[in-house]
Amino acid sequence: MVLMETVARAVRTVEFVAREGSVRLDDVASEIGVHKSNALRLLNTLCELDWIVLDDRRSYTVSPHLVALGQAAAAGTSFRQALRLAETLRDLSGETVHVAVPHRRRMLIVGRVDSRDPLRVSCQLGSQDAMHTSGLGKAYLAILAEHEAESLIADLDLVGLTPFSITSRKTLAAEVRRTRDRGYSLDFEEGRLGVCCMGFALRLGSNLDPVAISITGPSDRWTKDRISGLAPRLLEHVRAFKAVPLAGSAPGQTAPSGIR
Amino acid sequence: MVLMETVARAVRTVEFVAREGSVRLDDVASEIGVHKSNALRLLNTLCELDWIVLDDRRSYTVSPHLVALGQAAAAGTSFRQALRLAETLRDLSGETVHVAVPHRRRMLIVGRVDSRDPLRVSCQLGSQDAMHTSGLGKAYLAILAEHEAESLIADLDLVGLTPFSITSRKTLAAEVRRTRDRGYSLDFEEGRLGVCCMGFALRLGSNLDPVAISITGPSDRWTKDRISGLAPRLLEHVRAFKAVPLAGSAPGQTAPSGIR
DNA sequence: AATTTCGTTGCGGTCTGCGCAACGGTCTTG
DNA sequence: CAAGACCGTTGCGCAGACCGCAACGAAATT
Repeated sequence: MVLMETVARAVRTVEFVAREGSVRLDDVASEIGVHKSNALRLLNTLCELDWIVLDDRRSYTVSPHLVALGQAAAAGTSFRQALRLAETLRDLSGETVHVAVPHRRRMLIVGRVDSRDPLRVSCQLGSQDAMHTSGLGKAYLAILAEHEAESLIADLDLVGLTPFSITSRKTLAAEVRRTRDRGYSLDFEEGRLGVCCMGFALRLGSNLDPVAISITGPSDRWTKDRISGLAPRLLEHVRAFKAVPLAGSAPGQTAPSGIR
Repeated sequence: MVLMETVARAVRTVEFVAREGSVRLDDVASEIGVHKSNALRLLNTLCELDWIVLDDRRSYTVSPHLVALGQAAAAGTSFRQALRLAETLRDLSGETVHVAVPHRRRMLIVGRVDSRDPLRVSCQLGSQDAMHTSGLGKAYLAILAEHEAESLIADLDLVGLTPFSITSRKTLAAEVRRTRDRGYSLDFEEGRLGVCCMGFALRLGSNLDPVAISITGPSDRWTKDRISGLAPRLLEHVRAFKAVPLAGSAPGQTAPSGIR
C-alpha cells in the first residue's frame, strides 16, 4: 500500500496548527520538515480551501469552518441521542456526564454535559481515555460479547496511571464480568487521582458501535456511597431512554431535531 | 500564488465523506474527478492518518478522531466561556441558545444549548447564517464600530430568504443602529418562517473577534411580547457575565476547566 | 535610518502522484 | 449452483506537480 506524502504533510500541518492554536510559517516548516517555501504553499492552499485562516498577516489558525467537520464526525455515531440522555443524567446526579465511542482500543470523548458546580471534572472533547482505566472503557467492555471483550483485553496495553489502576488482564476480565452483572461500571481514582466515576454503555443505533456514558466527579463528594445510592434511579432512566425509538435526524440536515 | 492540487483533492475527499456520511470508492473517484486507483490511494493515506475509517470493508466514514479538530477550531474563539452564559440564558428563556462567530461575511455557529421543549429550534453546529437575516448577524454588526459595520454591510449580498427579510442596505443600516441603541437584536421570521430570535454580541477575549449569542424559538410562543418582557433580565445576566474574568483554560489542556 | 527577521517569488530537477489495464475477490442474477 | 457483473487492488511507466534553492522585498526591531 502506497502512501501519499503530500496529503500526509497537509494533514500534519492542520493538526499541528490545531494543537498549537496559532503558528507562524517557520514553525510549520520545521515541524513538518520541509523548506519554508513549501510550507507556504501548503498553508496557502489550506487557506484557499478555508481550513486555515491567517489572522494578522503572520499567524495561522485553524478555520472555524472545521467545527462542521467535527460535528459530522460525531454525528456518525448516535451521540446526538446520547446527549439528551446525558443531560438528564447530569441533572439527576449534578456531576459532569461524558459521552464516548470506542476508537482504536481507546475511548474517544465526543460529547459532554458539564456539572453546574464550579468545582467539577470536565474532559476535553476529542481526548481519549484508556480502556482499562476509565469507567467509559469498562462499561464498553461489559456490553460486548464475552469473546469480543476477551480478545480486546488481550490486545490492550495495561499501563498504570495511578496506584489504583488495574494492570493485570485477569483482574480486568474479572472486573468486566462484575460490571456486566452490576449493570454499570465503576472507577475510583483508577485513571486520575481525585476523580471517580460510574459508567454505562448502550446500543442506540441498529448496527452502530455501542456508546458509553460516564458520570464523573471529584472523589470528595462523588463517593462510593453516593454512587450506589443514585445508581438505581440512573439505571432506570437509562433503560427508559433506550425504549424510546427517537427519530434520529440524519447528519447534515438542517431540520429541527428532537421532534418525536 | 500556486495551489497544491493533491492537497485540494484530499480536503475535498474528507469534506465529501463528512457530507455524505458514508461513501464507497467509486463515489469518491467520481466526486473528486480522479481515477479510482488514485481515489484508493487518497483514502488509504487518510485512513492511515486516522482521518477516515473504513467500516465494513467497502464503506468509508470520517473518523471520530476529527471531533478533536472541531473542538480546536472552536477553541480559537472564546466560545467556551460563552457556552456557560448560553446555558444560563437557556434556563432563563427556555429556548435554544446559539453561539456564533463571524466568518467570511457570515455567522458561523460554533456552540449550542438546546431548549428542553420537544418543539424547539436547533441549528446544526458548523452551519452558517447570513449577516442580514439573523439575529446573530445583526447583533454582531451592532457591536462593531460604525465605519466597520458600514463597510461590512456594503460588501454583503442581501438575498431575501422570507418575505420579512431585509434586502436594502439603508434599511439594514438603520436596523443595526436601532439594535445598538436597544442593546439587543431582533429577528422576526427574517431568516426562516416560523422562527424568531433575539441576539447579543459581546467581546470576551482581549483581541479576539466578538462572539454573538442568540435565543431562538418558534414564533408561536417566542413572540415580540415575550422577548421584550424577558430582555431586561437577560441583558442583566449578559452584563454581569462580562464582568467575570473567567480563567479560560488553554485549548488542549486536560486540566479540569471552569474552576475559578 | 540601519539591520535583522520573515514572508514571497521564479526556476529547474526529480520524485511522486496519476491514469491505464489487468487481476482477483465478493456479491448478485439467471 | 454456476455464470456473470461489480468492485476493490496491484504493477507499471510517464508526465507533471512538488520541492529545495537562492535571491528579493517588506515589515518589524534597535
